[in-house]
Amino acid sequence: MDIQLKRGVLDVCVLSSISKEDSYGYKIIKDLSPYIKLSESTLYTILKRLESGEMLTVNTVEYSGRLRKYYHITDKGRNRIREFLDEWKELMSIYRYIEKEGISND
Amino acid sequence: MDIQLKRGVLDVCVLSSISKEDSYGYKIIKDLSPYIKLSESTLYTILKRLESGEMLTVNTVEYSGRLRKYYHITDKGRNRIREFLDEWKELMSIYRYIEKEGISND
DNA sequence: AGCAATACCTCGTGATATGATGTATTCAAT
DNA sequence: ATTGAATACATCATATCACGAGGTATTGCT
Repeated sequence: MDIQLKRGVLDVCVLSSISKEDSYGYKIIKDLSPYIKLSESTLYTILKRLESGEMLTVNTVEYSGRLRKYYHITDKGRNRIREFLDEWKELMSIYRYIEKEGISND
Repeated sequence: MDIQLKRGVLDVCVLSSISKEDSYGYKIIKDLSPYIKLSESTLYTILKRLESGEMLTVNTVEYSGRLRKYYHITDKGRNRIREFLDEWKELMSIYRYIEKEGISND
């Protein structure tokens, strides 16, 4: 998928994944992979950003010798998702503008 | 609308506007304004980018003392729109992932 | 022993939306 | 006739951000 198109949804994808169940970096990448690909460098950058934006809280846990940083979504994080769902309506009207007349896609 | 979300659609919005009818900068902003707001600096940057990417051709015309640069879409530009329409399917499945379970939006 | 998988991280680069700023003409209102 | 809004173009510096490249360390299979 086009990088620019990803930019609008990546943060919210990560938040959404965590909102469904507390999760950690490596698992988030696996869980999202059917929907959207993101590299580790991208994900850890996003997690940092969301944490400093108080959308997530962190809880480090040792699991069979390896560290895992479990992330939990906050109310602010949930609001971010709601905002996105609102913006989706605008995006749908933009889509209809682009799709209608001129270019067929079959 | 969120800047990051715009990034994925702005180029295609501009292309789509021009594909409906040959157009020029100032008019494109007006035509798109019901759907998406973009500043002049943004638009002229985009037009330059699309032109150097051979998605548009230009034709400068004098109209009552003022210059107008009319843009015309190329096959490459039309393909870019088709690509977007294809990517939209992926975006829809991402949307459904985000929307389902957890966060209600009422 | 060797290698994939798990699990975290940093840094530099390239792409790009935008505000600020600038130039110049037309046209309506005072 | 002067002022100001609308029309029409442009450049530049800045901030944000996805990603590849590279790094560290443990577990577990062959």
